[in-house]
Amino acid sequence: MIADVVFDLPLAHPFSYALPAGLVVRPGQRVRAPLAGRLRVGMVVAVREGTGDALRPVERAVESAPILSAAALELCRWAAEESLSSWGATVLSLVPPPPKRADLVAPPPPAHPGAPGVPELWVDAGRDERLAKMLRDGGAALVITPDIEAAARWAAWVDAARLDSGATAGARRAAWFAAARGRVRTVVGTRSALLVPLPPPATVALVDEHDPGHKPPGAPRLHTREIVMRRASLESSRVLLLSATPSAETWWRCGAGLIRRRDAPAGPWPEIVTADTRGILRNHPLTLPLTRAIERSAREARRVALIVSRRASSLLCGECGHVLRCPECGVALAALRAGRALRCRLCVRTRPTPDRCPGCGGHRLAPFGWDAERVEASVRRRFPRVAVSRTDPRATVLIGPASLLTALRGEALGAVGIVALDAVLSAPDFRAGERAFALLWAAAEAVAPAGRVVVQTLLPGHYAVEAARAQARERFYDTELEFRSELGYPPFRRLCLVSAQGRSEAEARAGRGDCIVALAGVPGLKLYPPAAGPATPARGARWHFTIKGPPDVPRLVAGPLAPFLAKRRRGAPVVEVEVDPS
DNA sequence: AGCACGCCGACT
DNA sequence: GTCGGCGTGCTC
Repeated sequence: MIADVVFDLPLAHPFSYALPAGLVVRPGQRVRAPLAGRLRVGMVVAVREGTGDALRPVERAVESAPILSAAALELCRWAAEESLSSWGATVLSLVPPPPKRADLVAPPPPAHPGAPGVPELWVDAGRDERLAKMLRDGGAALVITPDIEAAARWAAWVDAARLDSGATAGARRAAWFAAARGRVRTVVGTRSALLVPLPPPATVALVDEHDPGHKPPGAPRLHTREIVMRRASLESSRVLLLSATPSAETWWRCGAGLIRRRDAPAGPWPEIVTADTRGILRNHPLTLPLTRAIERSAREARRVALIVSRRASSLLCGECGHVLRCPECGVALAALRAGRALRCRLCVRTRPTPDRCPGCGGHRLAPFGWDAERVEASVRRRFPRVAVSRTDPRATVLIGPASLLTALRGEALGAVGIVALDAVLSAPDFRAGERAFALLWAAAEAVAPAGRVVVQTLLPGHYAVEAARAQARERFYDTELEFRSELGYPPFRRLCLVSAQGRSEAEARAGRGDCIVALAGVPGLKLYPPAAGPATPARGARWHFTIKGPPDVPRLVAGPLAPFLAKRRRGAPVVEVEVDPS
């Protein structure tokens, strides 16, 4: 018999091996086999008749039985094609760490095809508690969190076994096989837990669906949400997407009937106050309303969270609040450190920084922003007797990124201050509005019912602010989807980022040109003008360009770009494609 | 991705 | 005279 095996390599095709007499393996089983002079762990994707005389033999099986079903293998193949990455890299990123010695395990439960249900979206304030309760008295379930910290919190909360890399390799393996045999009801993990076999009827819950942690760099190079939904439709498990502020894509799918939104009556809602920062943030990060809110909270012995953004990279008019945007793409332009230039992250066009604001003619155009360190120092000076910290979770005034609100979930804060919402709103990202809305909503949930949110911004009339203040999700998504539709962003169009990195400027430019020529004839694609991109290694040059296309854009570009992706040829740059860049 | 094989500089 | 740089090519 011959086994076809895929490895964690950027190579699409499987490798064939002879199966020694007595060694029986099946698709979905891991094996160790010689490849390029070393023994490597790969995944069997097919077993077929044949002697395989000319082939090298599989050394041994890693586990005594398959760890993935045929459906899971197919799911990975689909995800790999969809993200222009390899089957092997995708599969091997979604299985538990291999054991030191051959391990005796039970095979996964048999496939259970049935009528797939409609995925549900839970947006109400009680969503997490309801899921926790359901998990405590329900059947087999998998909870997927955006990061390891959230996995740890959920595992402790619902008393579940962990599948993410925050647990030891042994514990992860134990959790995987216990879940497959129905020995534990609930397992928690990050995206690496996506394929854990669950006896039917199973539930897969995606926590904080809007969180960018659900699409980190690296395999599987597809959004976790997409893989979860595809898995559920193949095995008819129940899907729950949890988020107070879902992605615009998910909200749109609700409107299209692809996801059922579970609404709940609006609960109590805190006051969201905006504080105009014109001329203030340059010298001091706290406006009067925010100072008062901190004072009041400290007096009442309640805690305050001040949310800061990591970096402010856009250019803002200090007089009218105008953010410099790309006229082609509508996203804010990033201020480049070196040289006085602005760049659009999407179309990558670079233009010189104007001397005056295109909006009002004012001359106070400046990058701005307060990082956590500067804010901490400033708050300490203003409140010398209050415990202020970026690191101590017991401090009265906590300063940190938006993830602070997630970490503090469950504790009603006295106030949340958004130090500079404009840093989020003007981020060079078409999701800026969505991110700002999510932050404001999370702040409101964190202070509900009796606290107060203070938003420092030059744009108090922004639709994300107004919708959050009014506790009106529909209002936000209606506006956001209109914007996405007009400018051709997801969910209406899909983006791809193609980059060519060469050892020289000329080589990178030539590679970029070859890609553009190859894609030129494909109907339905819009290619944005290429520009120099961030060259990652020490030397070399990178050019990249964005493609906008229909939902099947991966398939449309895969063919034309295949020759550039497949092999590194002499004098040719390394070409990479990122599908659905965020 | 590794890792090997393959032709040109400074050292035991 | 070798040791070794990493350039390109293959891995069942």
